Amino acid sequence: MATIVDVAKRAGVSLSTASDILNGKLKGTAATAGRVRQAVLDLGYRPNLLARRLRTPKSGAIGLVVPFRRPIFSSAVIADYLAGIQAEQERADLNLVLASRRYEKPGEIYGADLFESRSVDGLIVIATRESYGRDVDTDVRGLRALGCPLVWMHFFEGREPVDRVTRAGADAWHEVLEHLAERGHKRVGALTVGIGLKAGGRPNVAHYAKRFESFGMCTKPEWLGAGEAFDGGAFGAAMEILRRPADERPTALVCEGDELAVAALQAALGMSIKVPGELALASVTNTSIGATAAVPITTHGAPGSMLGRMALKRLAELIEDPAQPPREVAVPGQLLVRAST
Amino acid sequence: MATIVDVAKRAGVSLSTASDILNGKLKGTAATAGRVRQAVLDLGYRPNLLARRLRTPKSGAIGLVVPFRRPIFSSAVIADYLAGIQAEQERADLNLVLASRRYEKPGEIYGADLFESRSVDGLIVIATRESYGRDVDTDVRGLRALGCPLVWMHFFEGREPVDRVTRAGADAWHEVLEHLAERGHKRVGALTVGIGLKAGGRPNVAHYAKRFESFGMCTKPEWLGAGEAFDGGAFGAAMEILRRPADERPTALVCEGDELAVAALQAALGMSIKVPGELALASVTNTSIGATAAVPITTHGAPGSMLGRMALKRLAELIEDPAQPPREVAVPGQLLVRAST
DNA sequence: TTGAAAGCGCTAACAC
DNA sequence: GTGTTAGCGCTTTCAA
Repeated sequence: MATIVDVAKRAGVSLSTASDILNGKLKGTAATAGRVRQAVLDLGYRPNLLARRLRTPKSGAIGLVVPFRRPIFSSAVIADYLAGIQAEQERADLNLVLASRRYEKPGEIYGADLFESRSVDGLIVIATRESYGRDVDTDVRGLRALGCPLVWMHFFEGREPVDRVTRAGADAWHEVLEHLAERGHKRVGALTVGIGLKAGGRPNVAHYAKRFESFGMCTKPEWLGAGEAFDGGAFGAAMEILRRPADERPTALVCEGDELAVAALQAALGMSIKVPGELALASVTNTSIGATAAVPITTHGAPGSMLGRMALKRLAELIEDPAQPPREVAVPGQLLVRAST
Repeated sequence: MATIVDVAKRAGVSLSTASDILNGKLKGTAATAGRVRQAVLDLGYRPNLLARRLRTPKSGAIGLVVPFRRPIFSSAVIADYLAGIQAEQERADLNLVLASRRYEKPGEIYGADLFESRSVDGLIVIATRESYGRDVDTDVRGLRALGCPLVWMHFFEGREPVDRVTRAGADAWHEVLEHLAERGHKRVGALTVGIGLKAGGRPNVAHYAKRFESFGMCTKPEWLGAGEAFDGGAFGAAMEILRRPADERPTALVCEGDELAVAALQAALGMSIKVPGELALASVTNTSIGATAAVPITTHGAPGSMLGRMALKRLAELIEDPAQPPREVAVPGQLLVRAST
């Protein structure tokens, strides 16, 4: 394989001239620059990034830690983030290294091995509810002690300050409910994944009733369901809610995310319940699959891919200047009214 | 950051001794070995993989190219492969680098940049029908010319010999149909993603009729549907098939993969059609989501995660010894009878 | 077993 | 603008 020495030799210039010209530090005369570039072409020279990075100690890659016990890639939410990360990564010319480990042994810190071995310059951790109960503060502190630039996404229940990317505003529920109220809905149910719910537990009616009250809406225990999209749980929960006669079921269902809304949509369509005619469906957290559903879902907030982009952007900043204090990047979003309401 | 020089100094041994002991090339006396290991602990030394790999020119990473226009990660099939790749990667202690590029510009070869810049030692390409129409032979030849170890997965329509991982036997259809025949089914429909179907085109009835015939089964144009799982197309197609009265619809539906079968299942359940009582559902290609469906799906073949494992294993072999002639690794599988039939 | 020294391919000083 | 030289941190001869 050709090295930069070969290129320099062939172009009849010195090593450093070739290097500088190829890295844009030197324009050279049109003639020499041309000769160098021609030599690159002739020899099929490609810089050895390993060597380059040994010298300028950056790996040019960022690590991705996704603590997921089931296949990482089967969640639409994560898929959205990744799509954004990938898009931005392409722009920033950074490689993406997937953590292979689970970091579940005692004392193991998310992604620390990747950073310590200089395989990556920084980390994005996309924590899911699989990390529920983990002492993530230890991870954050451990990574900071190593000087590892870190951006945290999604689920975070620690106390340690850390760079995060979130959706702006805590009022997604507010805006969605307001929208449903405007559409005249009074009887509203909800579908949630039920983080923190005890196994087989039910959503807290009082909690929802209170939320709905100020919009002149009511709910009932049997209008509240919990389940995951990936294993059909949410679909079943929606069936439970909807299988009552029309006058005993809600006229609108607020779902924690588009995945759940799509599950509810399929349940409704299957039972020949018209959406939005007989049932309005809204999601509180935007995911790309809501847009391509049989009936596009009204949802709220910036797309997940945007959060992914911002995360990578912020990480690039931190790699550039690691001294910055932790900051939360809140990505603004808004109500997206679509056909389902 | 501590280097191996620091470790050697602290342990009071020479550089090469430290290196050899840490790499297991030298056992040393128990005392020296212990001092070296203690020094590593004291200093928190971690080898700089960049430097190591500059010397022993292996990156220790493999590249993953997934030519997917929509988010890579939204396919259950791909998710399965990746789960297997990840599992094996963990064992093999290889990093996984995700290709950031799309390789869609003319002349671009899948993953070539990653290999040429020594970012990875080899490539796994998971081609999907998004690469339909691409001249993949050019990719295969180009990569071979570079000496890049390559394992191809999933969709391949080239002529060039290449290392591949596939499911063994072309008789998944045969075994599934045989099973349905044993169960007494005569009227059978099918659900396909319709690769190569013209937009809006319909599956070829004659094709299916011929296949079914030898098992004493019949089909009809209106029992055949095509659509994707991710955008609800398959769900809609299943609804179309199933909304007829019981005596005008098939008693069994063979689906191209578990994703489609799950879509059909949801359609059926939604219409209060009992599975398997009134409708048997079988898939021809095993995907993990079939096992966790509301009614677990009868399916065929090795799990996708197994294919992923084998791909990484084979790639590791090729990296070890790149001179081997291309070989197809066919992973044996069998009929998995579950509740849906 | 150990130590000294070479060099992987590159970039960055610092002379010319 | 150009050429020379010194390393980045590691592994690997090769001689002691």
